[in-house]
Amino acid sequence: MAGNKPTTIKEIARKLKISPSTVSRALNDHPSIGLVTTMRVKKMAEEMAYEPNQTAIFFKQRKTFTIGVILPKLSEPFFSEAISAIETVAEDKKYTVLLGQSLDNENREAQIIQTFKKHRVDGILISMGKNTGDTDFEDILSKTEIPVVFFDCVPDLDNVHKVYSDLSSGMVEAIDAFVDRGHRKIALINGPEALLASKERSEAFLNALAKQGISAEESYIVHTDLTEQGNEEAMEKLCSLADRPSAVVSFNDFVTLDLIRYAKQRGIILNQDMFFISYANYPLWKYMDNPPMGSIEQYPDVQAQKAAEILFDCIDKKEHVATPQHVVFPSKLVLK
Amino acid sequence: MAGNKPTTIKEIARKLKISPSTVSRALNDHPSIGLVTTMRVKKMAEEMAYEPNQTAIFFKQRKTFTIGVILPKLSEPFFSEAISAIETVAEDKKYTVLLGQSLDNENREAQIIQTFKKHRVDGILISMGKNTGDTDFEDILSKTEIPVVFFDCVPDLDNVHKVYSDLSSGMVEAIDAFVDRGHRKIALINGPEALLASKERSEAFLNALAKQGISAEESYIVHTDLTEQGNEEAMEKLCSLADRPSAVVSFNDFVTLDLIRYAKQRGIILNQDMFFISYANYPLWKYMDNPPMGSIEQYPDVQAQKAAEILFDCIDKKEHVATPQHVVFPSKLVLK
DNA sequence: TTGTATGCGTTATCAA
DNA sequence: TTGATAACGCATACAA
Repeated sequence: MAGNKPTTIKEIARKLKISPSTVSRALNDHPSIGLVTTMRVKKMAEEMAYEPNQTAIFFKQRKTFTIGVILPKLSEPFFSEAISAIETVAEDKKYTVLLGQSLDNENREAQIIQTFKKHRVDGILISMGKNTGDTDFEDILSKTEIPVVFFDCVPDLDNVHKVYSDLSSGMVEAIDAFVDRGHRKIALINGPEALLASKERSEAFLNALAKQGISAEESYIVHTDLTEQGNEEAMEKLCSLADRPSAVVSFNDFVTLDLIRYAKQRGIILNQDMFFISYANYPLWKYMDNPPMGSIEQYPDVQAQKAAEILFDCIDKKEHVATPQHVVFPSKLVLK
Repeated sequence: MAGNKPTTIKEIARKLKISPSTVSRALNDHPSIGLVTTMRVKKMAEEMAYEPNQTAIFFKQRKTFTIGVILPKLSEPFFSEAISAIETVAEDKKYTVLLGQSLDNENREAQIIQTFKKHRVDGILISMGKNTGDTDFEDILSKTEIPVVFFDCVPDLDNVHKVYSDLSSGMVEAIDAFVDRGHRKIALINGPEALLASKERSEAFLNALAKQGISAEESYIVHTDLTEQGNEEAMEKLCSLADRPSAVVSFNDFVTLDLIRYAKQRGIILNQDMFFISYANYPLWKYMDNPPMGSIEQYPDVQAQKAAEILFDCIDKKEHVATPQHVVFPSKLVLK
């Protein structure tokens, strides 16, 4: 339970009756130090359970070997997949991840960034909260030298690194799949209007419909605040239309879960009266007896990994990251 | 994209033509510094976008305001719930979370602990990997002064702080529920034998059966390595028995998902030919048309939060943590 | 091959 | 009320 203060280089030096600098060099395999001394030092360090003090090393190297990761909510599958991938990349790079969840709260987000700055992280990965404006980061970014890479929920700015999913490719596949099966009355249950992700879905939806020569019905586009109640209300709106849609693209699988439940309550039979495709492709559908028609995979792990790699390229001052990197992964429809 | 090096106290001092110590004191609202000076300093600090250097502060305070959290895998719902709760507690305490995932690999686990030591975290929370022995941590713990709290997957040691779920209460409820519905042929699909969690399940299973006056059938206890294949093999064993069980308690919900799928393949009808209860109570069942009979909730968020609170009590040197804390949360059957 | 001296940013102690 | 100085642990330029 108890224990002693961490061993320092000085203590090792005193014990060995040599100078601290020799110990330091020996521990770092400096070529100028004799093999014998090096061995003696390493042995003693081992015995005394020496662990280098990273916070002290920072002074010299100007590096903490940490990156900060800011995510809206860790318990969401998308983000837990993402952080899992990021941590793996970081660990392989001998970096440690500092974690912060914004809970979609701008103040909390700003607070976390400040904390990360205090800790002098070598870089920051951010998936923006749903309420954060594009410009909220501009002064934060301009005043700092810390490399930042956005992913998934990214700002609509050109002068930043960002990695995100192209929602439109999956949307085209979804609409095509619906039309192939004879659907013409296709609706969109979108997220909050303020969200960039929602705007993109709207645009993609309209474009995909246009590509099929279907004119968009305004009442077929509804919004949800992503709460259970909001999801049900959105579904309610569609169901109470005189000309009810037969196919729905929804914001994500979680929304769809609620939609399906609500549909069942109203006596609407899934994959018969109404068909669903949503974004996310969470691994839960394969266990359901009657899953929705499909889901659009956005590859959180691939996105996150790529974002982490770009961040490390920034940290390592790789040539190509002098210009802002914009990496887009096409989303992909997976039929169930 | 670019930017300057972080502002230091010295720079503020130079600009204001006062001494660094005055700046330091002003920024920390030291009572001896005049109001005017304090205001001037704070204004300048603001202008120059000063952020205190935590790594430097560490020298004086012997604190990094960080805790390390080691989990097997972040993408597992149990652990993503846990880390979410931990991060929330930490953030409220003005602490930052350093993250490491062991991927159930002992070496990786040891590596992460070493890294955390280098970073001089103020405390460590661990949920042990499935392959880690109880004694593997003993020397690590004895050589350090860093407070450590185990949770969920904890070692069978008395002299450590630990928070875990009592599997037996939920098991008793499960067996009782089965027996109430007329089941006598009850099986257990357990995890790897080496796992403490498995031993506990075995014991709880046998005790709960005994409480109902049912003698345990040896062939009704099988093991899986928790892979999809292992799960199917375990189910296969039970299904090929002459006297097939009608009720199964399984290691966790993920295992049960595979069991149900396999059962369907073999033409076994869920909740008719065979009934399932497992541990975890993941939020996916409520969306299934035909969910298993029940699931045993283990409250990952509550466990994790309690573990975090104990850790902070240790860090704050609260009286009661002088003796090892063992907190047990009863698990609870939730019928579907 | 090894030792000495210095500085990283901050704060506590002592002095003014 | 403020300033000068030392110290935290380590790495390195310079000296020996």
